[in-house]
Amino acid sequence: MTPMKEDYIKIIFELGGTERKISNKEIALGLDVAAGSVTEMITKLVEEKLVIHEPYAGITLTQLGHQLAIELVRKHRLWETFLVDDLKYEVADVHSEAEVLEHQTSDKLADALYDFLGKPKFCPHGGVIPDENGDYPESSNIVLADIEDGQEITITRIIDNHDLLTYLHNLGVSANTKVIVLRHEPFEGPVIVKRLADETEISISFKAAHNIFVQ
Amino acid sequence: MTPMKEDYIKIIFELGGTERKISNKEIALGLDVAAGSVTEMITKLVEEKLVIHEPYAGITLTQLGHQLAIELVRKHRLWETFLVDDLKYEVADVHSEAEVLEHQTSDKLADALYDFLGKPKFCPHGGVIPDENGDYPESSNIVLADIEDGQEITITRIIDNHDLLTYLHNLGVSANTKVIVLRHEPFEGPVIVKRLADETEISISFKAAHNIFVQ
DNA sequence: AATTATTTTTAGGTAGTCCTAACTTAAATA
DNA sequence: TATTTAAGTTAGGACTACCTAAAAATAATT
Ligand SMILES: [Mn+2]
Ligand SMILES: [Mn+2]
Ligand SMILES: [Mn+2]
Ligand SMILES: [Mn+2]
Repeated sequence: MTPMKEDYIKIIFELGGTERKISNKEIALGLDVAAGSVTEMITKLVEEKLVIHEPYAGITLTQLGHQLAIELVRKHRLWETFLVDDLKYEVADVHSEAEVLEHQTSDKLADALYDFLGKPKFCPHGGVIPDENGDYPESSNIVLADIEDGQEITITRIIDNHDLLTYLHNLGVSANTKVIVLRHEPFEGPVIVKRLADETEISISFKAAHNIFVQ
Repeated sequence: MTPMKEDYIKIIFELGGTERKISNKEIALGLDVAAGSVTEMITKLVEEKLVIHEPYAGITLTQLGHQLAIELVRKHRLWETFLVDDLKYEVADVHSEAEVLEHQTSDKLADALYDFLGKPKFCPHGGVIPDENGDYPESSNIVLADIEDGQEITITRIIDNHDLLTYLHNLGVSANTKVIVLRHEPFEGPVIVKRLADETEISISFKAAHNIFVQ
């Protein structure tokens, strides 16, 4: 196993590769590599029984691949939690550090971190952290953009992207923020919400509202 | 820069490559690679102005190489400190984790760790941790084996080797332990010391006594 | 249905790090 | 000094993960 192979497995998982076929192109875009490189790597991952590949149709994770992905996501999110909770990082800055540390994290180290952090359930942007056994509850995949006007909801998770997190940080929006959806402006305009804590109205771009998960 | 290049620089430093010429063989033994691989890598490090190589004579670090080595040692020892102080690792078990984490540690992360740990001066086996500027005090290089009988000394540092640290842990000897040297047995026999804390006599092998630094 | 566009695969190369085996240089011994 | 042994370098090759460009397959459009 190598860091790059692990990142391939992880992105297939994050793109939904346990339930649907992921295309070569999605992986190439996600990892910023050439399509030919994806085909080549997928061939190796097939040999290692981590993915199933139907040529020209798509790629899915095997049980083994799924398990590996869960372990990686766990390590990634444990590091993010440590960086924010203990090292005073900004939420927007932790992803890139975690992206490399995750590959150098033994199971023993992950478990020790998990205990040290107090067995956290969520990473700083709301992602679920699997437990020692890789078990994790399903998290909401309802997106802010799809909530009807007037509904009161809690933001549970934000897609882990630096620019997005910085944008939302500046708006004062993060995981656990409670808001009422006031209206959706037309032509892919922003979603206007009111933060319950201080009654402030906030305008969240159409694109951002598709990357914010709510309950 | 790659992890392997960094490990080459680090071992040259640890072997004393700022003051004397290090041989190809020492590096090959230290990193467990073939002599030919060392020559090849050294050629690249010369191009990058990290080392100076006199063919058949030896290898030394440049100023730049020295600086890089210090940064690596600092990151390595900060991780070791974190693992022991916060994650409850055994001293003997931290080296291998630190050996890989050090290469994935940004300067920002190192500084954040340093602050979190309370600006520690020593790693768990007594190595000096350079500060934010790479400054560090000279540490003793007097070895237990060379202390005369009757002298009272403090163990300051132990060479970072798993087997050695385990051996000494079982004997109840670690950095900061104070002892009186009682005698040196002949024919490369053990050094017999008395631990001041509990008046226990301890027999430390000839080889181990050459890997324990004292003040 | 034919054409065009997109996606995927295949083929051929590069760069980094390692290896073994052969050769060269230096050091030790006789 | 001659010979042997040890250490270091060079040569040739393997393996991984990437690339670009060409070819093949599939999907979309006219
Ligand atoms: Mn992340
Ligand atoms: Mn990663
Ligand atoms: Mn160490
Ligand atoms: Mn290392």
